[in-house]
Formats: sequence, structure tokens, C-alpha cells
Amino acid sequence: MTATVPIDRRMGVLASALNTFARFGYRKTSMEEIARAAQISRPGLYFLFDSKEQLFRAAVAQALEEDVVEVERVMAEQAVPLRDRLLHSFDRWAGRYVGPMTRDIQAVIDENPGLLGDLIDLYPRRFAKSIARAIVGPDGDALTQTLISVSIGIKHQVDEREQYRERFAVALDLLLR
Amino acid sequence: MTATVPIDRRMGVLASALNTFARFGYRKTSMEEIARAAQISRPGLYFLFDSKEQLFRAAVAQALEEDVVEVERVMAEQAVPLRDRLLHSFDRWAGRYVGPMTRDIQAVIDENPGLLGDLIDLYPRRFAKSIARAIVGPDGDALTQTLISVSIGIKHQVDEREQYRERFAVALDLLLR
DNA sequence: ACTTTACAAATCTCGATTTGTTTGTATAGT
DNA sequence: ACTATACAAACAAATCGAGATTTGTAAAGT
Repeated sequence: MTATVPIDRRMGVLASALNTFARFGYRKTSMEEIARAAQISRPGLYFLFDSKEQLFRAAVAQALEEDVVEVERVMAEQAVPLRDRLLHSFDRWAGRYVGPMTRDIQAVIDENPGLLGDLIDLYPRRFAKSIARAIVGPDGDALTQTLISVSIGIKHQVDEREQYRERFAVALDLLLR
Repeated sequence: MTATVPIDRRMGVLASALNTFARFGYRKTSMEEIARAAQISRPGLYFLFDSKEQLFRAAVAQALEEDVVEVERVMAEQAVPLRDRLLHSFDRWAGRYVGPMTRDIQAVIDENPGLLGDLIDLYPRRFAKSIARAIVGPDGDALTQTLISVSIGIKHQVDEREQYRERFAVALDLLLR
């Protein structure tokens, strides 16, 4: 049972664990390295997380959770223009994981299917719902769908976050009338 | 020298060769299998094409050429609505290569970089130019760019050609005012 | 609520050898 | 303008065993 452990202790470990997984991939990352990066002993790491697999799941889940919570927060801010809210949200959700360093996170994730269970379906759906809710009008769902497709396409075309932002902004301005 | 060989003989072989490459991948496809599929002897295959590598290049090049020529033809037909011309062209260019069977063609192509040289850059550019030329107005290039991103994104989301068509049509109608 | 040290069991790494497959060419034949 | 057969050289795949690495747990300590 890890539930008795202070939550904030784990969060820092999760962040550096995800980093390490991203750098070397799931297989080639040892618990030793994660522990070192988190400035903790390896048995101490096992005290916080039952297994390497569970640690990986938790690390990815935390990242997804933080991203989607941020998206939900931003999309709810009625004061700022829809266009800016969308750009910020998509950049956070997808643009963040573009580039030589952060791209590997995505690679690790889909090189290890089954390791993550429903997370891979659940969070994207939650993201989509959060976007769709903010877009009013009859074309709301179609627009959301298309924005997501554009985002995925751009991610496969570029390799720098800035390029992602630029291209997505162009698409956004075309799609928002 | 293969230049003395009748061209139409080769074309049929190229089509079935691409099929075979798509089914098994470049490495796991033997000249034996290609020859069998093309109803020709293996030495006969070597009479038509100097090497496996050259055969692969020629097969991909033929497919790309046919696709892009069809796109150029359709986009030039001023009589039919732009929306329909675009849908047809993108479906031919990208939708064709969606699905469990044809998807592997794409896989083979980008699992074997270097095998194809410039083809991979040249044809997509030619396709883009053909699209951009037909879209008038100040947002022409931006629209083209975005349509291509949408197309790539959808290709990564769906696994049936019909789904590709539907989603792309939705995006198209949103982007064309 | 951790650390250090220690350890068995599972897993990965690797080089070496072998075995089987494939390529590309040749040759003789139709 | 091919086919059938045959063949050397290159290449890939499968096997294997020795050695190292890694996982997960335990125990004793602070």
C-alpha cells in the first residue's frame, strides 16, 4: 500500500521519473537511474511505488492529469478570447510534446501499449470534451474534431514547438471564421 | 539496361510488386514472391529490374506518379466545384493509403528512408503545388498547408478509407467558408 | 519514513556458431 | 524475350551459453 505515503513526496519523483523515461525509453531506464535522478535510494523508490510498471503508469498519468487540468482551467476563462484559449490549450496538450527531447515521451508511450490501460483513451477524450464545451454554435463538435486532427497532423510534420504553435495558429484563424 | 524492355510489361509487375511489398514489408519480401505474384520467373524479374532496391523505388515512384497525375488532372477541371475536386484529390492522395492493407505501404516507405531518395520530398511538394494553385484568394497557401495537416492527422486517427473521407469532408466544409 | 547493504530470480547483452534464405548472375533451352 | 535450373556470396534468423544488469524483496540501522 502506497496510499499512506505523503502525496507531494511522490509527485516530485514522478516528474523526474517521466523525464528519465523520456530520455532513455521504458526498457532502458533502470529503477537505479530513476532513484538517482530523484535523489532517493532504490529501495526507497520501491517504498513509494510497487513496481517499475506502476511507476511508469503513475508518471504518465500525472503528466496527463496536469495537462488536462490546465486545459480545463484555461478553457473556462471566459474573459480571454476563444482563439487565445484554444491556442494555449492545444500548445499545452500537444505542442509541449514536440521536439527531440520531449518527443520521446510520446514515443515511450506508444511503444509500450498495454502498459497504460485506459489512460490513453480517457485523457484524450477528456481533453476533447473540454475543448468542445467552450466552442459554441452548431459546428462545435465538427470544429473540435478538426482542430484535433490538425494538431495531430502538425505534430507529425514539425519537430520544434515553435513551429507547432505557428502552424496551429494559422489553422485556428482559418477555422474560427 | 532495362530501357530496351517494353514499358507496359513492367507496369503490371510494378503494381503487384508494390502490393507484395505492402503486405510483407521491404525486407521480408523476396524477389521470389514478387515474381510469383507477377506470374514471371525470378531471373525474368531480374531481366526487367536490375535489383530489388531499384524495383522498390520504381514501384513506389509509379504509384506516386499515377496519384499525382490524377490529382493534377482533377484539380484542373474548373467545371466541378472546388470542394469536390479537393475531396477527390485528397482521397486519392492520402485516403487511398489508409487501412490495414494499404497502410503498410506507408509503413514500408518510412521504415526504409534513403531507399527512395528525393521521391519522398518531390511528390508531396508537387501535390501541394497542385492543390495550392487551385485555391484562389489571399489565404490560399495557408489553406493548403492546413488541409495537408488535417489530412495527415486524420490518417493517423482512422483505419478505414471511408472514415478518412467523412472526416476530411467535415474539415473541408469548415475551411471553405 | 526512509537509508544502506545484501541477495535470489528474472531479464537483458553479447559474441559465436550454425543454419537457412535471398540475392544476383550464369548457362542452356525454347 | 523470356523459362528452368543451378550456384556462389551475402545476408538474416535461430540457437546458445557465459556474463552482466536489473528487478523486487529483506534485514538491520537511523
